[in-house]
Amino acid sequence: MSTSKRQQILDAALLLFVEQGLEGAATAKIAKAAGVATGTLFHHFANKQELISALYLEIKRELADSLPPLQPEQEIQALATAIWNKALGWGLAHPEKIRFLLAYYQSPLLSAEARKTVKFETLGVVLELLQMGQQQGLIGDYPDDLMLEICHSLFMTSAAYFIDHPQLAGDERQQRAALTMFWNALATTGNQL
Amino acid sequence: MSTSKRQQILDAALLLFVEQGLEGAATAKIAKAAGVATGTLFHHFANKQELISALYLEIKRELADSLPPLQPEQEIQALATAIWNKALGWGLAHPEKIRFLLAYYQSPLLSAEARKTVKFETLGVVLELLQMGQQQGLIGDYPDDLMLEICHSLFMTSAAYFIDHPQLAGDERQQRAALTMFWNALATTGNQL
Amino acid sequence: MSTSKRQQILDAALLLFVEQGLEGAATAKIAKAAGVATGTLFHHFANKQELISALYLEIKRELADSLPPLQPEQEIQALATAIWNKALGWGLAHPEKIRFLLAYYQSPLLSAEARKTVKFETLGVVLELLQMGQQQGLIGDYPDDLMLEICHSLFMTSAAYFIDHPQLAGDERQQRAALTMFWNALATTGNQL
Amino acid sequence: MSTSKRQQILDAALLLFVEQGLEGAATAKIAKAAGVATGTLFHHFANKQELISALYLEIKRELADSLPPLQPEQEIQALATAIWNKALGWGLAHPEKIRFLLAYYQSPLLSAEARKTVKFETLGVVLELLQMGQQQGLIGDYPDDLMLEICHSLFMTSAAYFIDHPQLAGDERQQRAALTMFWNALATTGNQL
DNA sequence: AATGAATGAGAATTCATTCAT
DNA sequence: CATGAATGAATTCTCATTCAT
Repeated sequence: MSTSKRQQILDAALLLFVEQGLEGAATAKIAKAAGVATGTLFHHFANKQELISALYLEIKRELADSLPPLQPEQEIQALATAIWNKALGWGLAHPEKIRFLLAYYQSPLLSAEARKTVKFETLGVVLELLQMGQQQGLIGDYPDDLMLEICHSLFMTSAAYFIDHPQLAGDERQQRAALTMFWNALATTGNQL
Repeated sequence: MSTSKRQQILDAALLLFVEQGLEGAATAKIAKAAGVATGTLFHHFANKQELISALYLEIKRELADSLPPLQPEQEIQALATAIWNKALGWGLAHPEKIRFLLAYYQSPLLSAEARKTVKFETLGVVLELLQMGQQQGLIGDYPDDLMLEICHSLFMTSAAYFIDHPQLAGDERQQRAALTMFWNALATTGNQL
Repeated sequence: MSTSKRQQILDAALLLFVEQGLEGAATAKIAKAAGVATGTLFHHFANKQELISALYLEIKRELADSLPPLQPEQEIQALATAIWNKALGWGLAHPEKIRFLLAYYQSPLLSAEARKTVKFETLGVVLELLQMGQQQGLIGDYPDDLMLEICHSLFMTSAAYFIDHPQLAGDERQQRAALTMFWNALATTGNQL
Repeated sequence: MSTSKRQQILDAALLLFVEQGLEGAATAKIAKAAGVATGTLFHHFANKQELISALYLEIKRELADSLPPLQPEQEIQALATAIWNKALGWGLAHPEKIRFLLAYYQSPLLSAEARKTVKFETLGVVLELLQMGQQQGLIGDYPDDLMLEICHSLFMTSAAYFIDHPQLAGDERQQRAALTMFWNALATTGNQL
């Protein structure tokens, strides 16, 4: 029961945060939407900030878990493609979660700690992949941090694009375009300026 | 006097929004910081949303104005480089403005209308450039909308990166890396997947 | 020009007061509706209360002026009928004015002074009539003040009734019913309890 | 506890509304006078309008409950007299309630719904009585709605009159005058115009 | 006389959080 | 664990009125 109520609250919170904003979604509304009493919310989460951070972490963990394990025998490009497709697939299956990440990654209400944890948890695999690629000369010799930020934002932007234009999500050409831009941004085969 | 008070309010609002968040910055605080009465804020902006949107538009307009005019006789790559550098230069000179754009592009407090206007106003030049590039076979044959979204996010991400790590802003290698990834993402010279 | 602006303000105020209430109609809205500047309203009326009282007085004076003069040679009942019909006719021709009187006769925003002045100004003729009628034994021997209050409220109620049901205003039977109840309430021919 | 706080709020609201007007009585003042926190007022009433309407309904219900049941074996005139006296007695015992009804029946702050409910609830008995009287030929053949409006306003006016002149409330002659005018207005024994 | 920007006290309402049951 | 009434500080916005032009 307890776990279920906790989860009901997280589910309701996600929807309300996306629809009405972090501050527009009052704890009382969330509790009501979750079908629990106001006080119950504060049994499971010390305060609203903790609810937000818990939700953020849950989502990022879910995204990380949806990615395929890194199989070192595969080619870098194939691995990158697989990760990209899995991630995008997960995003299209959970549009509210993408919207939530997009909208609140920058928010002052998300604790700096949660932001950090999140970045390395999800992007850990990606970083490994990029470093392998650099050793093989396939990925450009760019600073790690910058590459990670750019991976993150290219993914989020593409996911948001397909969520905003659902009719394009099945369009092979558009999907390939997004993946190509992502790969080319990182790969060494591009121009060196 | 009137224009000056309006501007004082916009200036104060920018700072407070970036420091304390859109909802953390109460209208009363903004007015006080601007050195005007609360009522004055509402004399110039019908409500907080309008203040936010007005600020958003002003900043985007400023960014658009900082870009060099499109000189068709120049090479695409040179033009793109020039635009990128000017834009990034403007961003580093106005870090709060970049932060504001970044943090609130997704906010439900930014009116959908403002978001629209903004996209076409700033990115107009960029779109022209990309289309010229496509005609010359230098820019990949990707959908306009997707390319624009990706330009937008690559620029914002890079700007935020250099703002967050000010010591890197003068680092030639890092600067080149950002520009290279941007150009390769769009150019045809990359891999075709 | 000056008189005209004053009148424009009174006209706009009447409409807004009736539509939005005495406090719902802000002076700024009234000024705007009247096509004058905010400050202008305060040139003509020292403050909002004075505007309200002035409007109240103007309307009551208009109503009083619409009544026929008392011709002593006529029968009481004919005189009463004539006054009732004139008054009701005026009311139906100026429904907003009736509504205004109805809604704000009780308001704490109407100065007690204005209320008093008004009562004696309009009802002066009626009082004379009633006293003549009492001397002739046609009007019941009731206290003056009570009779006046009841005349006032029967008239206002009837006027409001026909304004609320405009399709009944032309119905001879309904009109006669209202007048009959009014006359019987006051006349001696009724039952003595 | 909960019911008691709700009632404390209604009680305080009645007094303040009558003393200071509907808009003069701020919700904060009401809460303070009721000895509860501001938030508590809004816990029980969604907004000020609902508080006003709830108060209005409560009072009218109280008035309706104070009236004697209709005993069909009695004479119409005796029944009418009994109802009138009971109603007036209730009114004199609760002058603030009469003032409240009188002052705000027309207010745009009273929801149209509350106004409707109220009219049929209190006046239901009166309507029955009038219709019985008409069948017996004792009450004039007037339209129901008009009769009800007039009953309502004659009662309110009389009650207000005695409240405004407390020294007259015990005066037998004045009391009889009011009742007589009320009865004659409705009865068939008066003149037919 | 007329204007309308500026004022700032005050209004209604919200909301995270607590706590007695 | 769960409840939901109660809290009161904080927020957005309104509005009568003033005054320099």
